[in-house]
Amino acid sequence: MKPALTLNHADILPGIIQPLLTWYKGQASDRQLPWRLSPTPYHTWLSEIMLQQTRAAAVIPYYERFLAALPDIAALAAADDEMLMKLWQGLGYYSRARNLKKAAQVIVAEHGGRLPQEHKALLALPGIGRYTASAIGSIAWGKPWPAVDGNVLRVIMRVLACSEDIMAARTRTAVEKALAPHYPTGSDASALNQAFMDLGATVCLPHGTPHCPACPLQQLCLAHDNGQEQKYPVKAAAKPRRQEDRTILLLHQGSAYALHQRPAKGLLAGLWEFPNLPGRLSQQDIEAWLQCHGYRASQIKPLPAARHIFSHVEWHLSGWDIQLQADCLQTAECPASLRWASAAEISNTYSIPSAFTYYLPYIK
DNA sequence: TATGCGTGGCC
DNA sequence: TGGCCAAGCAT
Repeated sequence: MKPALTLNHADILPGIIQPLLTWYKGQASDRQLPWRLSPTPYHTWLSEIMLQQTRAAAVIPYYERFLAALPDIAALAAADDEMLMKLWQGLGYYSRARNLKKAAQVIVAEHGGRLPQEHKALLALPGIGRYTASAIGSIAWGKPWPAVDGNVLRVIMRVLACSEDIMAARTRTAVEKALAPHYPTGSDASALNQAFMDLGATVCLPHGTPHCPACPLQQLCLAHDNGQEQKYPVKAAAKPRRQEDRTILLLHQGSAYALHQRPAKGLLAGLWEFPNLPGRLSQQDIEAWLQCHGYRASQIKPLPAARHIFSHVEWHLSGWDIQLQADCLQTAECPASLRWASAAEISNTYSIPSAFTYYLPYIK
């Protein structure tokens, strides 16, 4: 195990606090974000969970719709699972939604229905890690806790011209430790954490050229001194994605289409999908599969290929539209896990992940 | 510590 | 087009 990391030039950090706060309180807080309108603990919590690895622009409509359906923690704790996943459909990282409900139940059962204000108690809730606990604490109650996310790491690594790998846990720990002694309390704690976010999102950009002339830290940024903003942050290369072929089946009798619920654990856990098989199946393969399951098709048509990229897997999709003969379902050995749904039910009730939406236009 | 876990935007 | 990236967490 490597020893704890000490950041070089950390003496620069106390000097970045005031410029950031001044910048945030000025024109910087122009960003109209709905969770900033009424930053109750619940609103802050929900927004921070949705914002994990997700851009603010993508979150906004989900946030509005979620709060309209589940306006408080009690409602969330009692939410119907199917509705919960439907509210999250398309946002990704679906365990966030499940953990949100689990945490709400703990909050109701053990904390009197209110989010706990201690860092440790927040951390104990499912889905809340160090970043999120600190973000909630600072924004909701003015706790002096640095919320170190990708934005903060990028800004700090550039200001310090530091080449440590930001994917390494000890780098984040070192940044937290270096910032914590200088953190203000009250509304400035909230403002400072959000200032880092805004600076990272609008000025100290991760790709392309950062907008250094607009940066309140330009004068004291060591990377900028050397014209080397692009060199930072240093980040370990990601592992190449696993490549998989899958064949999607639009299996239907008239307008009733087969849906299958994915396993409770793993990729897209518990969400609904069109039946699909590993590999790139030919029409002969499809016919054999149908016969094996007792289905009789009246028509089999190929559908266009598609590709879907997850963070760690890449699916190369092919598809078939399979019209079953009338009364076929009475005699077929339908897998018990299949549901038969109309286009309206598919769009209104079932949570279908984006990986399958390429084939939705072929549903009639 | 390394890996699994989504999606869409940007260059 | 392909690769990188975003307000991370759980195990």
